[in-house]
Amino acid sequence: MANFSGRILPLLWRHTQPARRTTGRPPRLSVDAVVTAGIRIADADGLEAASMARVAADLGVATMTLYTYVPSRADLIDLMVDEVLAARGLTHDPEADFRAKVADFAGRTRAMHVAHPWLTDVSLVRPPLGPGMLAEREFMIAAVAALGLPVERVNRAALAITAFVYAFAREDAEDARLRSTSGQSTESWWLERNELWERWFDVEAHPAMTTLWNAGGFHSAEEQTQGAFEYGLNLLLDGIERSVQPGRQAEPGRQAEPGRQAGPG
Amino acid sequence: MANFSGRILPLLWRHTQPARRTTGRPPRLSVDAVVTAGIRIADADGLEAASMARVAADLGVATMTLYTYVPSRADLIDLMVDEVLAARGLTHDPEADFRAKVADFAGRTRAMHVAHPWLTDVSLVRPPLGPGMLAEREFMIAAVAALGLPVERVNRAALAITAFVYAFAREDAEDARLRSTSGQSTESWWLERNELWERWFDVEAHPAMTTLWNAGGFHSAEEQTQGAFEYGLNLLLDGIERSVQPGRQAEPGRQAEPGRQAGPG
DNA sequence: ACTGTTCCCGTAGGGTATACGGAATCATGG
DNA sequence: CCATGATTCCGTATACCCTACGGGAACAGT
Repeated sequence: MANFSGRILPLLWRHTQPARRTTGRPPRLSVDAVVTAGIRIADADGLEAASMARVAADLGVATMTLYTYVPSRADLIDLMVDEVLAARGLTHDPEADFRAKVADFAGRTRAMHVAHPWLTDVSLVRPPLGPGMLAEREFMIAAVAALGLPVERVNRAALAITAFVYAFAREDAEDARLRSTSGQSTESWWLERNELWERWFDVEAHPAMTTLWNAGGFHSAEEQTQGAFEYGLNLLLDGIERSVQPGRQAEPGRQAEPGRQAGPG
Repeated sequence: MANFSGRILPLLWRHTQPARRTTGRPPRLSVDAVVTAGIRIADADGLEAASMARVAADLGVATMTLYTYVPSRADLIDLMVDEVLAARGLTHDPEADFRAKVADFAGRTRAMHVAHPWLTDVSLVRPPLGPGMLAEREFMIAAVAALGLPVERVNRAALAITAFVYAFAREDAEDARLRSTSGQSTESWWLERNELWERWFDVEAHPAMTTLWNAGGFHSAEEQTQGAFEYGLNLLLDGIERSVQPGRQAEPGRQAEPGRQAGPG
């Protein structure tokens, strides 16, 4: 109770409450304008660039004016997050099958992170409880529940998939951000650090890596990441589907191959 | 090449290079002392509290003195990260079975994050290339390779598991940090926001959530997270083990083309 | 005492969030 | 036209942050 202003929930759900006032001095801005400006600046120059001073300057008002629209910068960031979560446009399609729904979710979530890399700077442990956040939970729970999983496992499965998708989406976004911020690709970053292998890497202390290296098991960072994502996500989805179709047995050779991948395609 | 000082790799691997100089004024501190102080402060008050001024003050020297030991604050953070990665003490145990190794990795990684919650503020997309980071890669690759997975899938599987474990370890750490920082448990945070369900939640727009709720499918945040972690990790491990079941033999030394990329990423 | 080397650190500059209180601007009623 | 109430607008002040630069201090060896 200490810090909770109680003002953030009405702000998050402001679009379901068209209540307007007619008394007093009319506002020059709106909450939406402030949130949109914050997103625009954070997209361009990072979350820390979206300072109250910078947002206000972009909107042509003084810094303190923003505080009549949002209670604090932390609340503004919550509003920005829920805004882009909602902008994914996750909508339940009862016709689509399970894997198609998950692929849709993964593709939109990855695109969202790449478009708004500052999302990786925000913790979602206590997320903004707005329409965007709830739309995500509804979408994933509906997708899993439609499979007919036991009640106890529905939310487990939805959360496991969500966490996995977010982890790789954040990684991609971070990679894209570093590329544009530092002007250097991950590939050239590794090349620049070639000294690691030449001078510091101890072959005897790392036999498994050395063996895998000699066997050609390492590829570019991008391939590794994308491969791990498709591989792992397919394992999760296979396991979830299998637990609901006991008749179907596992086929060891069947792995993540084209046609079943869940990335944005 | 623009920004790379070339000084960070020698610092990361400083313990393999006991080279000492005897000329010039003897130092009052050491790189280890600076790194340790940084970790201590970040543990107590967060990563942003571990400023150059604060670390210097804790060590009883002027701020600028630190720059004799580390090139920049970003490099200091890299050193702090690799230090705690190494402190997990991941050691390869050929006797243990696959699931025991992964459980060991997960337990140590989670404990590390809870002890050093500031890790969640650090991106590991371009990680510190030091002993701690390499020990982790060696450990996971050794664990997966021992199963006898095809070369092409070893790193995929290792990375998928690592990403999944880190995602939940970060979540736990973030939760612990928020609890101690805000003095409020996640449970009471949710209770405080009960207005969401009473006033803003639209039942018709969220049928799947509503159904699951009425069926008793939601539990405390802690139970949900822990359940999702165990459930998802087991699906990953099941799938990996299953894909190798028939052959059941490890061949680490298989011949293949040499690695054609910069390094294990 | 001199030299080479290294460590130590003061200064200066351009950033950040927000509490507080007063000024400005509107609709309305008389 | 003026008074009133409600609301928006914003200037000020505070205490932090990182690090480039360059000069002074302290040591070993001769």
